[in-house]
Amino acid sequence: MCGGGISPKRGGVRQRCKGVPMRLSRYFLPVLKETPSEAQIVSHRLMLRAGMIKQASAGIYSWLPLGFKVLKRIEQIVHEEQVRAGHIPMLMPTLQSADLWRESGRYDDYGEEMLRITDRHGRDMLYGPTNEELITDIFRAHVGSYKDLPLTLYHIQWKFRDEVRPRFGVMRGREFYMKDGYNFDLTKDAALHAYNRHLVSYLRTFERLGLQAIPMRADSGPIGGDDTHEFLVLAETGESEVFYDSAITDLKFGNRAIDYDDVDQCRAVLEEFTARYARTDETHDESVFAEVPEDRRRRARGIEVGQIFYFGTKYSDAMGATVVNEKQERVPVHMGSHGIGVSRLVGAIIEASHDDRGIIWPEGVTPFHCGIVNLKQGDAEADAACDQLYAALTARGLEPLYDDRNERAGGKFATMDLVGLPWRITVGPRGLKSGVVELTSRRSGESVELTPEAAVARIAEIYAAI
RNA sequence: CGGGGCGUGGCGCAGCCUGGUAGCGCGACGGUUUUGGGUACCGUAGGUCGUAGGUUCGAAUCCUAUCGCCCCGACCA
Repeated sequence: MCGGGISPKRGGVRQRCKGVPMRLSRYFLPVLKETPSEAQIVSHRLMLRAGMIKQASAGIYSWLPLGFKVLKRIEQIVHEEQVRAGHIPMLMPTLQSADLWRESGRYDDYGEEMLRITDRHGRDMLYGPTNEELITDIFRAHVGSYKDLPLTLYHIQWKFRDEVRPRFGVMRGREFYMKDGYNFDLTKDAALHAYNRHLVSYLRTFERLGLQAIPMRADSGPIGGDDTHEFLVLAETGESEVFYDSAITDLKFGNRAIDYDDVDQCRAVLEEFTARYARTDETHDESVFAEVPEDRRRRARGIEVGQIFYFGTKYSDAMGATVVNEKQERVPVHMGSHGIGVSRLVGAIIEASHDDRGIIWPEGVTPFHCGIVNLKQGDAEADAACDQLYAALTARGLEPLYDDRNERAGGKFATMDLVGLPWRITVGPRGLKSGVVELTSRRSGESVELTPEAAVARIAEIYAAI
């Protein structure tokens, strides 16, 4: 939607891309009044009801326009923060040859979760669940010197894990969209800095997405590794049980200046955010947890939205990814990998931000910046005022969603609340008589009456600040 | 993969036990209503009842097989 533009700059939507506004009468937004019976958790129900996704088969979804827009917004933020941290975007394929996986030894280890396919020549292929093998193959083919390091490559691509039992909509699908990145470093110390740098960059990414994601010590699982943290969003429907010191939820990364090449600075941030007790059930230790003051001990559930690993030379040894160092010795590179579940984040954000009427999008990821509700479609003054608002917002680079359907006010409000745009401008003949429209916050429900010009200025101001 | 359940118009459901070729609500469409939080009324269209066999004069309904989907558990990001 922004032409795939990847820029580390922030500073508001104006620089990011031209607004793409929409009239609801011309959009494709198939909202449902009733909840489809297959959906159990709130994010899945709301995504179906708000016309964001349609299930294609178990754990596989089509992304309808509204859902697609949110997915792309999240992707864009992830890209921006990756590039800001000095990581380099690329794209690897979804289908991979089994040969590389035999080389790493994971073809047999991965088990039934790997979707295996045979092509017409009888070659064994697979739909990639992750990309360590591919990236290592690329690295060893093209990188031979320590002078080329450090290097961190990443991509955002669809992956597939053939879950026995997909559920919770996009939160645990079989096909999922994920950012995965891989760092290559000469030494363990350098690789650990890459680890720290990723942790910092993830903190910033999740905050921009409107989430509080807590880094927690985790089990390395089948990827294998020495060091790993998972980022968890607290939500009742989370799949993981988590234990933490409540002091950690007071920490905010904010908009602090950070030099991603500064080893000490990155380490300090990591230490700040991992000093408190925060672990998933996999690594939870009651005796250590007991040292946390009792009134700060929390036991909750969380949704995993990201994970970072340092795994040393596991793949470089197995696959011969080496460089020549200053002493002309051939040494295996130290690697790590890092993932953010982009499609899963759509569900996670809704789990963390909704009410009984629908979704409440954080400003950073909302599919449209604000809604315009025309209370009396066909009324010359109301129509004209809405058209002017629509044009004025668009001119400022904002994307309004204008409900210009010939519906009753109640229906329009209900749709807006369900879809969850953070701001709504309500326009009706009654207000226009005294020259005002109403600006309403979806989150707080509070309304203010303003002139149309002031409402536009206020919304522009809000988005310029994020 | 173990246990349970469900497939009937776009969505939510009834009908199945006690066979007689399909019904309700929402939505859609056309009207009337001009309505400031899913208004009311009138009307219209839309379904080979997941699929394939079988039993029967006759199957959404009974039997068999098969496919799909959901829930609990184990597993997993």
